Amino acid sequence: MGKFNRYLITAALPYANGPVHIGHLAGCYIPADIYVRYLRAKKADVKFIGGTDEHGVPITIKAMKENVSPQDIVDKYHKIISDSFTDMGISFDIFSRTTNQVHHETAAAFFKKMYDDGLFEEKESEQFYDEKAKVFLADRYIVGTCPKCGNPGAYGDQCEKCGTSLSPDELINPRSTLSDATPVKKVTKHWYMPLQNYEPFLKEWLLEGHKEWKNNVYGQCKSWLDNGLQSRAMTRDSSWGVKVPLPDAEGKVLYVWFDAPIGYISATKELTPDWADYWCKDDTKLVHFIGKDNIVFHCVIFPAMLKAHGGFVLPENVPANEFLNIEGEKVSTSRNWAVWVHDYVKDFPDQQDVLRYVLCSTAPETKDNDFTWKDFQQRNNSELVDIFSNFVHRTMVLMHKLCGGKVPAFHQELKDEKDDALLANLLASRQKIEDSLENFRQREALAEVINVAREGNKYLQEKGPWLLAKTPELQAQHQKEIDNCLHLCLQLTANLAILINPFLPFTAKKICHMLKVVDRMLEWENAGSLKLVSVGYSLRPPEYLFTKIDDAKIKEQVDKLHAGLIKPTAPAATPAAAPKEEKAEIQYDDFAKLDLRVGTILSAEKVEKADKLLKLQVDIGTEKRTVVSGIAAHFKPEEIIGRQVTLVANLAPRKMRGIESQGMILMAEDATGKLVFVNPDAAVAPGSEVR
RNA sequence: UGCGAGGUAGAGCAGAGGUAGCUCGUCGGGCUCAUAACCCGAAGGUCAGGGGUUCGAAUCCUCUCCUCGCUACCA
Repeated sequence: MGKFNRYLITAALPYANGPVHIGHLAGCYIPADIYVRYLRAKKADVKFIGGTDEHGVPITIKAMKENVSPQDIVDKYHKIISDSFTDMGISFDIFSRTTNQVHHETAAAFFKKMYDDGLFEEKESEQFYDEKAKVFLADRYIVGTCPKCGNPGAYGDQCEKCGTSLSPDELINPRSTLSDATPVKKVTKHWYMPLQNYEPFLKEWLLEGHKEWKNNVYGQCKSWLDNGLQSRAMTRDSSWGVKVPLPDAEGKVLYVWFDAPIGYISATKELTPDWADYWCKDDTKLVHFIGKDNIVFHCVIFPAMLKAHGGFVLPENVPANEFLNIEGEKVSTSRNWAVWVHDYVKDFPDQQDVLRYVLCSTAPETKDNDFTWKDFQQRNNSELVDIFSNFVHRTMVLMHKLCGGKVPAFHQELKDEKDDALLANLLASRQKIEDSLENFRQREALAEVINVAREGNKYLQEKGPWLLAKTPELQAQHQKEIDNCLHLCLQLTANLAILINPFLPFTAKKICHMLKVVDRMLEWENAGSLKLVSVGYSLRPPEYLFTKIDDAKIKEQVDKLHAGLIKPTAPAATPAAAPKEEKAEIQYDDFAKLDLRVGTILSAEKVEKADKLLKLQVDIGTEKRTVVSGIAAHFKPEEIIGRQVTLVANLAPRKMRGIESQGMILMAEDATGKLVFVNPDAAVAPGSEVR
């Protein structure tokens, strides 16, 4: 670790227009957390910085569409995101937000210093403008007919049907996605950063100085620098963001990619008055954890900004991960093809470490990887349960059975080569784990920890203390050998807690509890010690660190994933309702008025001229009902045929779009606005009553 | 389109000139303190594909295919 006396670790600021999913965790937050926990265990001076990125056009547009303020949007998602991280044990020293006062001041001052130093170019250009919504439009927010293939839904930057990249000028019949207005061109002024001026510096610092960076990161940066940089606008026309701190800049804000990385600095300021030690002293090691989509901003643009401003350290490494797919398909938030962290925490309570384990061992360190629930189950059952947890458990059980529940003594005179080998292997593993962690090969490091448990199992097996205790006479004769074996197994268990701690902190704590040791034992310097638990100390009864996950639980998750999928043809989901107030108390008689029946969907079709409505035929045993249901945004007609649903059968008929709806289907809606059917747990006869 | 990264057993990875290996899974056997660990054995790969260099190529050169990212206004 050598020349660095303190560490500043950042994890990409998630954009506050949606919750976080497991791809975010695998790509960025878990790797960062593992690294940070390792450094803390080494008693390094380290600060772990995070927060939400809350500016930018997509948030204003989401707000406009949901008819709320941008602040409402970011408040809502900051909370959801922040809770998800807390629940998963992502141990930020601060989790801030870019709408904070400190950040606005810091970002504005950063810009102003660069402005005063004459580092910006002022340029005027023509941009498309929506006169109805009174906003400038990014290419993406202009749609029209593709000149190549005639697709009427082509975007201003690209036609997704034929793949042609376009400019808004080429679109036939262009309109704004925000208001349907025809965009007009309007002149606007912005401040540009001439990145080309920093090319020599970047080439030397990065291409010459950081050849050790990961292939994917280095190659991408080299490509940018080889192709030459250009001036890039650092401001935007918007009312939402950090105001440009200049007199003639009404309606201008800092470009989010300018302000967001400065958020790391602001958050550090907020965290500690010593923030400048971490940002300005050469003996600080700054490491940015990000996903691969962010490489250029963290490796080229932000370092150029830091250099331009002056006085800041530059990142020492940017170990960007690739992407995690889910069940063979890219994560898509708009199609809801994702495993949301807040859902996982609810569905798998107290099993954060299982997800941490799986996401680390299948982390996309060198290429995109695939997350499957089957793999999740298998890794839990055969690695965490069978190897890791089982070693700890059998050690504890045997200690209670054969050593009276106390840590047995170690009798030096009986030490053999197997005992020596166990220690030698432990020390070698510790070294390997350190090397791997310091070089950002976390999969390898974690596999080595499991390997230590495997060695433990092997050792226990070879010693076979249970064989030495077949009869009371035998046991009395061999008690010292039994003691030695279990003494070492217990010390190894304590070592496992230390080694697994950066990866699975909840598990490390559980082991400490069982062994009745304090959390300070987890300090890294204790790894390899055989004096972690004291002889004669009585320990707690064994408990399972992990338990098997059965097929049904896995199927549930796979079904949930598919059920939640929104087909691309469907319009975006309706805005999520705020958690509803509890309704007033009712009497049983009120409830008894409802006639709830289980039915089976026989057919389903879209209702003409209605985005959200499906017309369903539902078999409720005695008759077939026509029901109009507002679920078209969530389900394709063909995928719900044959499903069982719960129907309010005695609701007064009502006409919608000219069709009489004879009942209502019960749906559950979560915080993100996603709908799922309320179903019987197992299939029952159509018409069964629900009480 | 251009550029970058990647493509090795069912899954996750290692190997960077000497004839393919590790972990998990699968199958068979032994053993059993334990949520079936550990031991022994087996099956499973034209190393994305074609061409070339070489005594010898997963590895070097070349072309092609596939996946993902970037391509500067999608945060």
